Amino acid sequence: MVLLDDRKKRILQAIIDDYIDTAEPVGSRTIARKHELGLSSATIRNEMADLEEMGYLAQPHTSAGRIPSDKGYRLYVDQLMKVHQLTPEETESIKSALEIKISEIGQLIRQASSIISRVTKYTSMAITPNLKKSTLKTIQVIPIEPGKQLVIVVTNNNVVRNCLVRTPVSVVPDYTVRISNILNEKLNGLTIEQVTANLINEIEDEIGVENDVLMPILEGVSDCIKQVDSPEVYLDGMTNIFNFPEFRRDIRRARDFLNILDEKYIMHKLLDTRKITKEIDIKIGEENEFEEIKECSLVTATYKIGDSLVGSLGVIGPTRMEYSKVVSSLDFIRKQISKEIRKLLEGETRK
Amino acid sequence: MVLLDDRKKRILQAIIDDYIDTAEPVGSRTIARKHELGLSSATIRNEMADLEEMGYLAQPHTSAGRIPSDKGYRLYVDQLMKVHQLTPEETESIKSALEIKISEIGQLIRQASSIISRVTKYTSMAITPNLKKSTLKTIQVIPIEPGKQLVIVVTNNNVVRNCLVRTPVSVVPDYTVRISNILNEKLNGLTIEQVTANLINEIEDEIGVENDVLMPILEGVSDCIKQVDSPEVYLDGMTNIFNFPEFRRDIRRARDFLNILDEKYIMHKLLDTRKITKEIDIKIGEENEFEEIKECSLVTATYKIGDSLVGSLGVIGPTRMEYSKVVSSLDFIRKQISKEIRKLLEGETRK
DNA sequence: TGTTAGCACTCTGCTTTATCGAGTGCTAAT
DNA sequence: ATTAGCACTCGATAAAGCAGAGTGCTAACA
Repeated sequence: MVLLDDRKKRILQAIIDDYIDTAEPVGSRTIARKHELGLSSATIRNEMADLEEMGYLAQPHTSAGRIPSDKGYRLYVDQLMKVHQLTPEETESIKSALEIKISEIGQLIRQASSIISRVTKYTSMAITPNLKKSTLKTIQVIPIEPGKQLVIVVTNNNVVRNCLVRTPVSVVPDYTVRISNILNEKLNGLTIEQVTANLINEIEDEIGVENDVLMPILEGVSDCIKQVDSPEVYLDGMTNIFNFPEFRRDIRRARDFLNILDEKYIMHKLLDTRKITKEIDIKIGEENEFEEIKECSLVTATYKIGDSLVGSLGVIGPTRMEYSKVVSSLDFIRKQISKEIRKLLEGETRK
Repeated sequence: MVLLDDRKKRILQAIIDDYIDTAEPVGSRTIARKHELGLSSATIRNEMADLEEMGYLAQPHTSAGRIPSDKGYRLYVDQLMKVHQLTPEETESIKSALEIKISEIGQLIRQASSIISRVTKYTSMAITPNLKKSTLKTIQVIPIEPGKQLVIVVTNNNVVRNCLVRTPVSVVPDYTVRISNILNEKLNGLTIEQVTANLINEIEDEIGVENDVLMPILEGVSDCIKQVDSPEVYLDGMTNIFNFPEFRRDIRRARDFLNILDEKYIMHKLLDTRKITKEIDIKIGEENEFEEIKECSLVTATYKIGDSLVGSLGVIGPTRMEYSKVVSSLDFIRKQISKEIRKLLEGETRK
């Protein structure tokens, strides 16, 4: 690949900056006027022709200005754009939003998603961390009333799930204590993924004399485990897309966009932490896997606590996105989330 | 008010039926052709002029057909429309959708919302029942690890909430049992709304020797109570509006519509069961409280179990709505929900 | 007296045509 | 290498023309 000389880069940067700002194809005159490059429009015109030939720009039609191509954006985010500084108000509002509700990890993430869409003005999405590697800390069966027991499971990251089960009426309270003890003994310290259906069956076989009591309780346990193991997706600011002319002009695009956000499994895939290797990952247009968002860009950030606890959140919008601002915001909130989760686990007193 | 003679009613019905179907202003010829009224278009034309003068119809402009006014729709839903029969497939799919996941009341409602939007093809919304009148059945404090206790609250409708709290490390497990007992003694049988901040404070004063332990736990309790007391709203099929030409033509309308769905407090108000007196309630266009949906209709159904447990769900869409089908669907699901919740409480074995 | 056929008139939506202007690419001069 | 100048392109917008659906009115009819 031919390298771009410095001047071409500066011009490309100016064009993209402008296009991100206006959503209109940008012409040579505009660049010559707005940005102080000390060049005439004719020179810029020539350079633009070059840049187009190299694939960084495209022309909607002859006699229109240029718009960046995906390749252009790629170069832009990799080398050209300048780092955006969040205002003190922005950092402050992010911080305080995350400090309020710290009783549960899911709430924290939901809150993070909400604040990120407010700060960036795009649509945000977040997924709760994958907890397959977390371990079981406490399992408890509590009698609620004759014939109803509450099964409670707590993991080492203090994620709590519960499940109400029915048992024969005859169960005496003491018995639940015994079962709790056995379950703790058997399962404590195991990771979520280690507790397979098989393992549950084994336990059932082993102590399965009074089967009609144990069975529903074990079912309750595996139900809780399943709950722990199903990450939740939060979405915010979906209607923000109506702020962008590219969506406003073309209702079909708006609809497709919103439809895809409705598809839970796609959201899961987009935020799948196994696929995101970098702390901040940017997917531009065609780089996206799903047809319906090939005219959008997706910026995702992963947060990480220790080795096992990783999750991600991101922003989706038109390829003409304020990458710079989005990246800074996500990076900041990423760190902030890690910090807050640590607090949550270590056990700071709540605010 | 002048009463409509039978023929006028039949014509009005035909017009509205047609308009609901096509979304196009309907002319006299169309009615004469499609519906077998044994009248010429000229006669119908005269009648239409009358109906317009009476306020049941409106004309977008001279030389266009007529469209129903809100008043027209009102008459239609009150007297004219014929009862819609759900197909066996529809009733079956509703039933089975509600039978699968019956471990928690919230899930049931969420599921109901989802299925109703699928059946009706409109946007659906549902709110979990108001639980102010439910009573506390069990309160339990479980030690998780030194310095961390789990507070669990269960109501008589088997709604479970929990909250993790930090306490000084020194707490011995036995102590949590003692506190659980005291809390049960004090709070058991009280309704959610009876447990005020004052009451909590009283308890704190009464047994508040080791304040630094008791306080966080009591806070946890009131946190749980607060959770029980905050109904959740579920939304589904938001993007269904893109199926309707009135929204597709006018992107602003689509945006306003979606924006309003984003406002949690408005959703709460729309579904507020105190305001909905009838089992099936229809609000047409201007009858709606909120400016932004004055061109929409809202059909809500309330479900009820015993005296205290009431909630509602509904459908929102263009005033040109298939009222007949929506009403039948909602009525059916309404009854189905009541039935399932009863099951849930009575304690049938799960499927 | 209620119904209907006929007709002139209205108004929208669509297509066609004309015009404007932003922006380009090329050439020739600096 | 840069730039001024110019002819050319093409979309966007406005104006004009046309077709069709629907109305209201009048007059004839049963």
